[in-house]
Amino acid sequence: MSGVLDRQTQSLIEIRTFHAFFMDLVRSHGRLVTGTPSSFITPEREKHLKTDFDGHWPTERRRLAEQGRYSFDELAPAAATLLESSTAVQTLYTQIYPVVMVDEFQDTNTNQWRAVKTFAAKSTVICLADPDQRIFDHIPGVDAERINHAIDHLQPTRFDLSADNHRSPSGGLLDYANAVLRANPHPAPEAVQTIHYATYNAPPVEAFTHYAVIALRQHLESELGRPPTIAVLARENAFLGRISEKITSEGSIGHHKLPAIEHDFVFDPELSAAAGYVVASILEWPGLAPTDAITRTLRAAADYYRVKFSNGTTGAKTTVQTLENAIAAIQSDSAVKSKAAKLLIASHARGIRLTGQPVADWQTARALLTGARELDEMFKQVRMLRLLKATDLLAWVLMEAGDAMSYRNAAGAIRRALGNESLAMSRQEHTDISLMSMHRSKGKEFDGVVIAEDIHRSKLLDPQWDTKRTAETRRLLRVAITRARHMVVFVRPVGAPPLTPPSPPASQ
DNA sequence: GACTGGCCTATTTTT
DNA sequence: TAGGCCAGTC
Repeated sequence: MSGVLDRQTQSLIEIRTFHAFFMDLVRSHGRLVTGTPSSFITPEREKHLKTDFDGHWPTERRRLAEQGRYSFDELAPAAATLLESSTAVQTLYTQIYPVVMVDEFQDTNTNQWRAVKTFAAKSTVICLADPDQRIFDHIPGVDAERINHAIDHLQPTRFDLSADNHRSPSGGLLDYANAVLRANPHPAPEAVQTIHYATYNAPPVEAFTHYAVIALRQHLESELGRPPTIAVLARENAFLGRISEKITSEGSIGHHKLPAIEHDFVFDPELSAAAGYVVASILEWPGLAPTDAITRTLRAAADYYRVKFSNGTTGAKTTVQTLENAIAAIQSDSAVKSKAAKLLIASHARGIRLTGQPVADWQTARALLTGARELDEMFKQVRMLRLLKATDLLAWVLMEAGDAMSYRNAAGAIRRALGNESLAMSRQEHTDISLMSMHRSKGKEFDGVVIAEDIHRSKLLDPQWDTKRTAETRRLLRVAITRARHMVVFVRPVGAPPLTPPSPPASQ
């Protein structure tokens, strides 16, 4: 904004997410609807409640909202209802905000749209929308028809800015991205390179991606005369997690030495955090009675599966039950069935030796997570935490928690540190190389982009997909390609279907 | 009824 | 590679 608007004008503009805006609105005026002051249920807390609730969760969530206890998904409907039903609130807010601009309007959900409509009654509403950037159709309430609804309802004056792209990528990237979107024949320009990797008896994708990042960084640095910014994009966070792990240490491919790459991994850290609490609980073992120690760790593990369940993994609910059963068995001194619990009990009996060196101790504690399905899984998740460049953070937090040799408050300290969003924020945008999902890359830009494709999952295209899925993926690919200012490198398995169809043979 | 191991398939994405 | 599902065991 600087350079375009002067300071005084800037101070008149508020930039907020729907969520932040709605939260303030509901906090201030929710009482008008419910009769009680509003309180908010954190996403993590909601996940726990959801797993332990046996009925239809959306109904329960709504019931809680009617009592003034709002979870994330209830904020928008509550705010919309407030704006619709209270003339006083509507008048107040349209006076405070005579002009409202909605960015990424194509991804506006039903309740957000309700709120926008009430603003439109008295304020000037400006919607910025690009139907080709619609990549959040999977979220309930986000609708491909939204833009048409808005046109019908608001009867807006329309401006076409498509020819007026300020940060148009160079080297024919935009044309190529559009060809990928529409599946038009189009030769890949110089600025788009593809590395094909063999899928058998060869280094894994992660290694080739490592190579691609190194090569791209070198190329762009000599081209631009400065260290470039690079994003590594893929469909799935889990795949990016594996890539992150790979490029954290040095490797090689053929005779190429691949130096370790300092990078940020931007992902949703809740599940890893939950696994981190399990490790922290193990650090607290010394100084606790055995029953207490094991119970705490199992409880943390059960919480991990609560988070996982509400992330959509159905099987996780039975695992929560298994772990809760183990806790009950331990407390009533009866036989423990769960293998994970048995292993933890055995580990505890053997004793854990901590040195007072936070990083080493963290690894020692983490190493106990092995041997049972549940433990192995959490071990993998904890790796992601370390990869968040959190090693220093963890060390620092544990230093504070431990008086020399014990970590009495490790769990609490880790929880505070990981739950602290400002820490999460400060970790971002620091390094030149970032890993993130293609969805998350939307709205960002980088000098170069590496787009990685896995074999079994995380595929970029598959001829077997139906037209809807293919169209969605092509929109996503267009977003990903246009994140690059200068160059895109694809890392794809041999035989992967081409992103643009071959050009028809030139007619004589 | 609760748990685990093994077989089989391959869609996740977020404020 | 990973996770879901099923069948067999305790």
